[in-house]
Amino acid sequence: MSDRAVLPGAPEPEDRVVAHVDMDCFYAACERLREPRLRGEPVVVGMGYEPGDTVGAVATASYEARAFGVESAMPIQGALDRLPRRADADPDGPDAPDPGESGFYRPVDMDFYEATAADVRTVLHETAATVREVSIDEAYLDLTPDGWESVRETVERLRERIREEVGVVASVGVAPTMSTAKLASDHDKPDGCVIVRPGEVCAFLAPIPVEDLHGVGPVTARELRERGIETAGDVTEADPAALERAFGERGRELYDRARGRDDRAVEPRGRPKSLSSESALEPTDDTGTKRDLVRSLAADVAERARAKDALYRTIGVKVVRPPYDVNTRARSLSGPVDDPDLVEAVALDLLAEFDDDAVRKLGVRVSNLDFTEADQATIDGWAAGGDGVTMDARGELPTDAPADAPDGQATIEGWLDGEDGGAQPDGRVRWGQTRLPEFTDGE
DNA sequence: TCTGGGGTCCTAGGACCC
DNA sequence: TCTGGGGTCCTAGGACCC
Repeated sequence: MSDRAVLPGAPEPEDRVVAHVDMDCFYAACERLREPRLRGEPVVVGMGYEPGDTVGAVATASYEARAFGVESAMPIQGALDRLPRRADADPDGPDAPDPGESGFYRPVDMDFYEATAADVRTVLHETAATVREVSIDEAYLDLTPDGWESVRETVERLRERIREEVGVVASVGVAPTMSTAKLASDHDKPDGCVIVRPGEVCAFLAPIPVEDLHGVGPVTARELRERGIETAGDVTEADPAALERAFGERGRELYDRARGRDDRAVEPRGRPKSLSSESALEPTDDTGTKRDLVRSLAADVAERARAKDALYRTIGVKVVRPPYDVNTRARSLSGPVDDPDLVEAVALDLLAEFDDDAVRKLGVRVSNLDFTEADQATIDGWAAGGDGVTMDARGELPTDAPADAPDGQATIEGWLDGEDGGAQPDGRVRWGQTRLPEFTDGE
């Protein structure tokens, strides 16, 4: 059906040298950094978890904890069943479990992990000119300018600096493409360093099980196995058209990546596309409880948007009903705003549809973000005088009716046209270039 | 093991426009 | 008006990642 000719002039993937840097058990490593007695002990870092609590899930388990069967994303209760909590207050008390069969539980402390990650980033940026930070504990480096000859020394030096200057351990994979580099960093964890040179890619990939490939989750893995496809090598022998029919664009991507084809260049990440805040709760249908939580989530997300200088044009909620029924509702405004009161009002209005339902989790999200420099006063004036005030009385908001706020609209347009966004006044963060997101990279 | 929190991207249908 | 086709925007859901 679709013949995919290689674009003339496209960069040869072989020319690239990409490193993927992945911190080992990053949150647990951070906890050990400030609490050295945790070294060598099973450590579980729990999310949505307070000391003494049994709700929440495992964010990171140290390898010692994994030996007990504790895994990432497992409910805290499941972890406690496998690995009891060591009594912090009285290790010698009568209730203390056997120290050899118990572990330390700590709540997530993002501020501290962020600070540690910033130290790691410093080393990364001193190693390569182009760095793509994927998450708090993961990044790609473009080592192409250095070439293949000295790559082993470069990468070992990087790992040594992270270990000595920050105090955490990184696994690194190097390959001619991003997708293979990621698999390489995973290959010898923890404390691994795997270099896959251009001629070795196919042999390296062939035995990797499909569920280890990036973009293959439980659903796709099961469907692939039903087709008798169990490894990356099997994928390369499958019919690409059939994969594309079954999995859409991801099928083609899977086929390419399994044979080491990946034209993506390492590029810094752009700005965020959405911001959200969500929280689980003991299932309840109490309207007051639900509304209170949504109010606090709305305030949180609005505050974070403001801190990032992000205006938003779409406000949404997420409502999870037991057992696990995920619902989302969203409403777009006629122009981008920074207005915490409006976030709350819209979120509560969208929540109303679920007034009679028990919920186990609630979330608030803003999207359609706009980072153009804002004239706060103008925007606030528009929003407060427009939708925000009248909405509760009507019980609804216009979805896409700019006529609802005619002079507000004029204000918005005038502001958008008058302000030539793009300047980075405080130079705090270098967000790549200021360009509009109309540029979508062809995968 | 029935499920935490913050994200991204893709798909599909409907409204609306020309 | 019962009718073409292309394009864009919006909403909702789902798979996936860390």
